Order: sequence, then C-alpha cells, then structure tokens
Amino acid sequence: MDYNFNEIEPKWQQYWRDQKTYHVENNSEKPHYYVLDMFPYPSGAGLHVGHPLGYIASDIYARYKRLQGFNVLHPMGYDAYGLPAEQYAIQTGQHPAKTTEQNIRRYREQLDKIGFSFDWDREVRTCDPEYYKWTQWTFLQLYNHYYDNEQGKARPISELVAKLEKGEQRTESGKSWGEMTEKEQQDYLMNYRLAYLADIPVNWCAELGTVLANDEVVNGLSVRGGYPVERKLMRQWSLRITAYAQRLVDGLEEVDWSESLKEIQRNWIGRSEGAAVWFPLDVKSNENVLPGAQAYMQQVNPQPVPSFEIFTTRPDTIFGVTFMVLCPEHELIDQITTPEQKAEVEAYVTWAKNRSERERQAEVKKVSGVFTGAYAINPLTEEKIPIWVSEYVLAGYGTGAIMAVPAHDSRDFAFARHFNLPIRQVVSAEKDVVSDPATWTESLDAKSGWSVNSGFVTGMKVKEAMAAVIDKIEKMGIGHRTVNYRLRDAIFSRQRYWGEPFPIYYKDGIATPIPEESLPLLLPEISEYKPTATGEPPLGHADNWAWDEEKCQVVNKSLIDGKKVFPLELSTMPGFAGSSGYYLRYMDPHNDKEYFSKEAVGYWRNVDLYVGGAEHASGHLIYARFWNKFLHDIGLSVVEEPFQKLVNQGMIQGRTSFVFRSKEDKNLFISKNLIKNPDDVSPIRVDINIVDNDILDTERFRQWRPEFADARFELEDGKYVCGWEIEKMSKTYYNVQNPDDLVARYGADTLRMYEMFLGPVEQSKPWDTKGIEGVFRFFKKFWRLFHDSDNTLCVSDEAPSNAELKVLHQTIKKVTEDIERFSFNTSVSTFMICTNELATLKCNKRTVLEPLTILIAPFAPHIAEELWHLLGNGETVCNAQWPKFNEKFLVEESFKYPVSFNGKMRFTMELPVDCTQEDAVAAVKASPEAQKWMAGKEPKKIIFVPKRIINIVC
RNA sequence: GCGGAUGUGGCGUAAUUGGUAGCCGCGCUAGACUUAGGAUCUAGUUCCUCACGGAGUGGGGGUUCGAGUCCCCCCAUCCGCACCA
Repeated sequence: MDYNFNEIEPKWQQYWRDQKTYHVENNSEKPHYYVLDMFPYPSGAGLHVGHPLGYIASDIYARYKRLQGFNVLHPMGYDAYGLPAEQYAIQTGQHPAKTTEQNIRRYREQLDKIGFSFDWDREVRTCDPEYYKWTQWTFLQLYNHYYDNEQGKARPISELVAKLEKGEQRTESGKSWGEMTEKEQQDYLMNYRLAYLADIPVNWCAELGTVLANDEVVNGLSVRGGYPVERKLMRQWSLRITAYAQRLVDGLEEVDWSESLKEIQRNWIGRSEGAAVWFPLDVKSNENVLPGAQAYMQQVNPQPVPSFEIFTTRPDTIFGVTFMVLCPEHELIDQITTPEQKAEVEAYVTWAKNRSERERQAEVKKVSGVFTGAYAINPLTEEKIPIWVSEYVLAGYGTGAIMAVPAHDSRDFAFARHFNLPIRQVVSAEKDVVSDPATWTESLDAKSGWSVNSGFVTGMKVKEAMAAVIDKIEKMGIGHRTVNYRLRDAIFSRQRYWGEPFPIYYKDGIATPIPEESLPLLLPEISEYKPTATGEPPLGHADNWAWDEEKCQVVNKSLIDGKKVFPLELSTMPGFAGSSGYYLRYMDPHNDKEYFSKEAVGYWRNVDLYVGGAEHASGHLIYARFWNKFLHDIGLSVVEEPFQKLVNQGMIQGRTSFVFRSKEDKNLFISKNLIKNPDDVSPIRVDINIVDNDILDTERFRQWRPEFADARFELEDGKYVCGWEIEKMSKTYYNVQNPDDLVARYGADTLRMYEMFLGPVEQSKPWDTKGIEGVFRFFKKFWRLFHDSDNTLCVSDEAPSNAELKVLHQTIKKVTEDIERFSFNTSVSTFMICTNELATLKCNKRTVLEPLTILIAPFAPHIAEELWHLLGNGETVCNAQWPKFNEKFLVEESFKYPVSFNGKMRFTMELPVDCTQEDAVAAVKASPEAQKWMAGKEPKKIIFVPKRIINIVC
C-alpha cells in the first residue's frame, strides 16, 4: 500500500488537536473573516453523507481564507433543544439531556473523522444554561421594548410609559394613563411589547400537545410527525416580528443571497400596497336592527356614519364593486344581520368556525357563504350593495372584510357566479373594448389595461386610476393609502419540556419578569414528560417551580402564597429561540457577564459566509434576521443584517436499489432487463450495501433476510442487475450512505473531495458511490508524484522546466478562481488534470510540488499535511501562504510550451474585417508571434472570426 | 393557480462568460503487464455512416459574422407559497 490514509489521517487529526491548530483569537493584525455553518440538531440517527456536504464546502472556504492570510472564525455547535429527544423521553423515560448528550458525542466522533477545521473551544449548545441564559436575557429585552414607529426602531418600554404619563400618547379606551389600574396599564403595554402575551388563534397540534409556528405547519399538518393541526384561541407568548416587516423586506437588498431565497422570504413577508377604505352601512334599510351596531361602529371608527373598513390592492376597481364579504369571525356580523337571515347566518358561522384548517385548505375551491340581509353603500358610486359572509375571506389578513369586484378577482368571480350576483366590468385589456361579463368564463385579474365604466377615472390606465382613486378617497376622508403584510407575529410558547423556560412568573395574573441578575432560570427536573392530568404543559409536573420574589430564587410550588411566592410560566420557548442568536455567541462564547462583548462583535461584526439548507428560508433565517435587527436597535450587534453572503447547499438524495420478485414464484427474482411485463413482478427495496454498481451480491442477499434465504435468480450475463430510483435518504428505504463507512474504505480526503466533485454545491443531487473510485485513484496518482515505485520520497531540488511551471501556474489560477466562485467541483477536475500532466512530464520538482500541497490543503488537509512534512517543512500546512500565480507562465511561456487544459490553444491576432479563411491562415503563418507560439509545428486547424483568430489546433 | 429555478453523451458534469460543444470523472470497448485481478498502464468512447460526410445542447422561432449561453412562445422536471383581497 503506497497511499496509506489509514495511517495519515488519525495522525494529523491528533496533531491538530494537540497543537490547537484551529484555535482562533478575537484580535489579530490580520483581516477577519467569519465562516459559519447552520449548526445541526443532533438526531439519534447520526450523520449521513448529505449532512457534511455543506460543512465540507464551508471548511474548504475557511481553510482557503486562512491560507490567504485571514483570521478566520469557523465554529460549530449544536441546536440541542428539540422535539425528537422529548418524544423519545416520553416513550422511554430517558432524560432528554442524556440522549442529547449521547447524540452529540456521536456527531462529534463522525465530524472529527472528516477533518474539519472548527475551533471547538467555541462550541455552543442551546440547552447549556451558560448559553440559554442569553436566550432568556434577549427575551426579557424584547419584553422590555416596544417598536417606536416614529423612530423606526425598538425603544425601551419605559419611554412609552413616560409618554403616556405626560399624556403625549392617547390611550384608545379614552381613559387617561393615571386613571387606569395596574392591571389595565399592564394589559395596555402588552399591546406594544415586542414579546407579548395575547389570546390569539394558534396552530394547536393535539398529538404533539403543543402549539406550532406558521412555518412549522404545512398543509394543515405538523412538519414534525405530520399530525393534524387545528386553529384554537389560546393565551400565548408571541414576538412582534411584524413590527420589523418592512425592514426585513428592505434588508434583503443589502445581502448577497440567492434570488430564489430572497424571493421565498419576500413572499413569506408578503408586502402588498393598496388602500384601506371605509364602506358605510346603509342605515336606512337596516334601521330596525341597528341600534347596537350603530353605537358600536361609531366607537370603533372615526367616520360619522357606521362603516366597515376594507383593504384592497385594487382601489381602481371600486366602481366594479357589486357586493361585500365579511369573514365568519367578523365582530359586526351579529349586529347587522337582519332577523330573517339570522338563523341561516348563525348556522353558517358556527359551521365555518368548527372546520379544521385541513378541511378548509382541502376544499379551497368549494364556494360557500351566506347573505346577511344588510346592505352597505359604495362611497364613490353611492350604490347599495349586499353584505355577505364567507369563509374565503380570512380573519387574519387585512381587516377581515373585502369589497368584492367579481369582474376582476377570480375568487369574487367564482362567488358571484355561485350565488348569482351581478358582475360589472370596469377594466378592459385593450382600450375601450368592453364585453358582457355574463359571457365570461373567468375574471380579468391582471393589473394592467384601462379603466372603463368608472366615473372620473374612465379612460385612465390602471396604474393612474389606482392613484387617482386613492387621492379621491383620502380627500373625502374615507380611506387612505396603506401597506399590508402577510407575515404574522411569531408564536413563542411551546407546551413542551425540552426547551428554554420563560423567565416569567405571574403575580396577581400579571406577567412579571424575573430580574436579569437571576438568570439563567434553570430548566427544572420533572418526573414525567407528558402533559399533566389537568392538561397543563409538562412543566406542571415540576415541584420546584415557583418564584420567591424576596429571595429571588426558585422554590417549591407548595409555598405559593400570592404575596411573595408566585407560579412560574409553564411553557417553554420554541426551537428557533436558541438558534436565532447563536452566531453572535460564537464570537465570545465564554463571556458570563454579557451575551458577547462589544470588542468581540466590533471585531467580527457579522457572518461573512453562511452555509446551510434552503429549508430554513421562512423559519430560522427570518427569525435570526429579526433577532439581529432588534439587537442592533438596542446597540448590541453592529451590523443590521446577520448573514452577509449565504450559500444553500443542495440536498443529497438517496439512490434506492430494487430487486424484482416474480409474482408467480415468490422465490424467483428477475434481473432488471429480463422483465417482460412490469406487472409480473413486484419491486422490493434492497440495502444498497449489498449492491455494487447496480449488481446485486446474490449471496449476501440470501443472507440479508430470512425470507430471501431460498431466493433464485434469473441472471443476465451471469449478473443480477437491480433497478433504482431517487428518493429521500432514509433508513426505511435502505439507501442511507454512512460517511464513516466511506472514510474507513477510502479515507476522509477522498470523501471530502468526492462530495465536492459530485456537482455544484448548491445543486440537489442523488448520492452515487460509483464515482468515488475515480477520486481515490487520483489521490494514489497524486501520492506517486512525490514517491518512487518503492514508496520512497523522490522530490528533487532541480529547477523546474517552463512546461512544469506552466501547469503549476495554470492550476493556481484556476483553483483560486474556482474557490472564489464556490465552484469546488471544477477545482477537483483541475487537480486531476494537473496531476495527469505532471505525471506525463514526470515532474518531481520541489518548487512545483510544494505549492501544490498548499493548493490542495483546503480540500484534502490530511494528505497535504503529510506531504508538507515529508518535504521537510515544519509547523502545519494550514498556516502556509497561498501561492500566487505568475502571468508570465500563463501568457508568454504558453507560446513555447503549448500545454493546454482542454487540448485547444487560443491565440488572438487582429485581422481585417473581410478576411477569408485562406487569408487568415496565410496571415497566421506569416506572423512571427504565431510562429513562435506554434514552435515549428504545422497548425491542424485554424478557426477564425472577423478581426481575430480564436483557436489554432496543432 | 402564483412565484423561482433547471433542461448538454449511457451517467455525474464542464465550456475562457456570446467565440465555433462535451473538459474531468464514472461506465463501457480494445490492448499491455500479470498466476490472477475489482491493481496499474496505453488507446478509444456524443449520435448516424464501412467510409466520405452529416446531425447535434428539451421543442419551435428570433437577434448576431457567430448562440448551450441573449430575446419570445411552447413542453418537461424540481422547489417554494397557496382563498393574503
């Protein structure tokens, strides 16, 4: 064995540990660079080959930057709170801390084998009290701040109180601040705090026994586990992330992220511009039922006549309104419904409210609704329009009421058709072309064209009409320009055990923070991880879970007296709490006085490069941006956007292998290409470990499962060929490729290089072990450049030839450019070409090979380190200097030594515009430069275009 | 339905950024050395054709001296959102 990775890799991994090679200090003369990976949740299944993909890419970049002379922060940690550990605890009674600890140890072992350059001294774990102290601390800061819309940033809640005391800010109820009771004041402030408690409709998952955030629910099912989720009104902690909606949209302009990811975030925030308009109720036609409604509406809106507020993005279509629709939850329904319609409306509202999210979403296309009997007045046309109630209007968006323009909104159109309501065209695609909407099969929704039948805006383009209508509405005092966001506040409570406790206790029903000095508030031990018999969250089982205000400490809850000792909050924080600020903590992970010091954040600023999966687009990446913006407002983080450049690595899918069992004979398995009719066989997934290049190891297959012991095979050319399909990598599909096995067989360097060679980092691709042999072969060849056939070092100090130098400098140039563009697959190719060419040239010159070990060090650190030392260098290749390429060998010298990367050489010279092929050939042959370049050889082919020659193939 | 992305040999991919396709690797074919090889080396490998030659980057059109690359229209696949007024 010549290239012995089994010996090399553990040796240098130990060396790096001993020498603390990757230890990073917070101050340096060198420029700083921060490379971060999304830290993993340590699941019980361990790593599969998909996990390290991003880590390898970021490690290459971090090592490269270090060689370029940067002080590089490249940390790793664990997102250790989470549902699986708790579910496991419920089933087995094992403390989640214990399983988490075990899983972390396994992850660390696996990571270490791959040779990453993490500074493990900076490791953080979200479940560590040293760490979650600062998660709790940030929560208290959020609780103690509100968003000041005038200054456009978070300010201490005490400033708001001061304004209220001075009477500078009116309270909505009309009571002055001084007249309010303590409880009323606190309730009032809750409407402003950035972390607040409120009764809100939440996503309740009965199976998991907890509420979930919007991004944790997909199609009415929980992301974890896939259990049904229903809407329920509950008193929950929330984060007022909506206050930052505009800044979250604007900030996307500042960062270097992929367009698709920015787009996902923009859609999630869902900014839409439009107008809010008051539609007055038609009082005359409703007089008999309206005294209550009138009083109510006069109270909630400043209009002289009782009115409904609607939101629209198409104010230009206001002349086409033929009815109004309220959501079933709308508070005015009861008041306006006429006695004749009452029974029907109530039945509908009850039915709608009891439907689950899933039912609603599954039946989106079904039209339902009911007429209230009441009418409103279109404020511009003064027409009387009927008011309906329907599910398709959502309570959570806008005002829960819409003006319906069936001609120009497909949902309104469907509704109008179903209930036979009038449809009126007010926009035409081409100027002045109108038709009878009765003949339409669909509405004209596009925000383009011209207004028709629209009073004073008739003839205007849609865009102008929008502006004109809003101006008019504002002048009339019945509405205004406004912006709406789809983004909702983030629900922050979880009815779980394994998460950060809230540093909050309840004094006379008022949420009260525990003093900052008493943090962290430790997660208590409990006997059982399930909810309590009374339906309280698991923390209800904790005996030591009450707060003694005098002693400032946690005490047994039997001591609760309502005077000094009070109950503590029973829910815990969600997963995204701990992951929202971890990148800042890495800067100063052992600081017990502050979240992180001003010096540390002043030096590192923000993450320069963040690598991770795109699945966090609408979760973690929004929450972290919000978190960071808040910390920026209160003067902690120095850059508003936390992640400057973001690279999303693609998912690695599994390639599942199948055997085909005959339906007639249970013991007969037919090779893929011998199947006559697919219906005659049933495909069965087989473990990819007993399949090699789609060829089944029939012996091992018989041993794999008892039921296959008597298997017989119909072979082609003596082989059993399996079928395959690309699926998610999962244990149950037997298609999981474990990195440890590959490291054992080929070494970490080969695994690293091969994962990069697979294709662009950003692309999702199936795992396929086939090609790894090629990379392994490359390393053996590379090793042989330095060694004789008897495996002794054979590097010479002779001066290299220009041909050799040309190969080296081309490699330096190409690899440097590739790393900068994050195109690691092409760098691997470059190394292979370089090695092949040097082997052909029989190059063994130190001045060529030594820089090469540095170039390959980011990709294959172990072999690079070994060769570096074999060449007689001390210290570590990790601190070497990245070689610079010399143009001389790329341009001038290439004339003499036309070694080329793709078998073609390029030569450019000026030619007349009307030059023919013959003229060009003659001109080339006559040119001294070209002659020099071709070095006496005859050109085989000259490809030219007017003005210049492109390729000359010798 | 809306939004985003992608489409190149048997397969993963590359293409000097608009320059005359298929680099590198896998696989395959032939050969060499070998007791043997799933080791190593050499040559070949887009397709059609014995060959000459021709076709060719999902399909169709366009711009250009020149298009895998730019523009328009389809088709297919993947991802995200989904009654958001």
